[in-house]
Amino acid sequence: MPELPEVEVVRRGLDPWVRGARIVGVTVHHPRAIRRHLAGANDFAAALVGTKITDTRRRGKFLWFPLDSGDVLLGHLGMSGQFIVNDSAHTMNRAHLRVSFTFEDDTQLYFLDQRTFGGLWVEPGAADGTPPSIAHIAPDLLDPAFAMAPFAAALKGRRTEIKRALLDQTLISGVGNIYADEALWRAQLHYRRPTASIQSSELDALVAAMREVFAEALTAGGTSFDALYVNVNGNSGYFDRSLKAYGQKDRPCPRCGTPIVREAFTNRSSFYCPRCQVL
DNA sequence: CGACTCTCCTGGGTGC
DNA sequence: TGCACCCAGGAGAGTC
Repeated sequence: MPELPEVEVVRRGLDPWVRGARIVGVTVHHPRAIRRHLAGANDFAAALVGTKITDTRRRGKFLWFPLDSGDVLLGHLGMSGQFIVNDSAHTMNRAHLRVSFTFEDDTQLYFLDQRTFGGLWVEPGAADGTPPSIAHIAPDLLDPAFAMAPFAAALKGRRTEIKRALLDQTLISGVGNIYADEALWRAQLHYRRPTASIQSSELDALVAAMREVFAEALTAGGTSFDALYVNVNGNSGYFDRSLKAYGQKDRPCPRCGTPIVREAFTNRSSFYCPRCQVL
């Protein structure tokens, strides 16, 4: 379940393989993977073949690759998207293969996605560098453009609960269900706290907690790379080792020992400590 | 426009 | 063992 740290790990992993690479072949194996490319698979391939990838970029959970044609190749991993380069270890499950790319130097890049929530598409680049289809996505915490004041102001203007606000990618991007629960646990805030009631000191603590969680996940994900076999699959290894609240129902809170509670939340789950995170 | 719900998808897990 | 479910989740469409 890739969130910001996992997508950044994917970007870093892909960068040395794709930056400067010229695309000479594109095969779309499943049309749903390019459903956001409205002109269809033939147009998708035609827009890419012959172009050179000039950079690797990311905002929140969106990835994009500027092309020397002036277009950009955009991608989102959704729930289960992954990129594999060359598959030299032969671990790729071809049943989930959605799009294949061949580069001029014969490097193969595969996009796989079991649940097909993710996808790829091509669109014209924009002068300010942000592709039009993600212009509404707010800066994320790794972005130098992120600033506390506008985020705090945007949050204050909303009449909702803090976790809903954290998951709203137009307020702050890159935060998903897992890291929202983890950051709220660290900052000792209940996920249903009204945004209007959050004090500035609490917001500072929450942002610091999100930065910590992201930094730890990035470190964990960054160590899972192998220079010879790049499987940038969005699994940071962070889940198994470091989660304090998410998925920890009935396990003792690492801070106070009280069993972690799971509650239904917009057709998914929220995990929190009922003693440390009081409404 | 803001707040919120619904929908898309697959396979691992669970209960009978 | 087999089968019918349930569940996980991001983001955008749709509703009010």
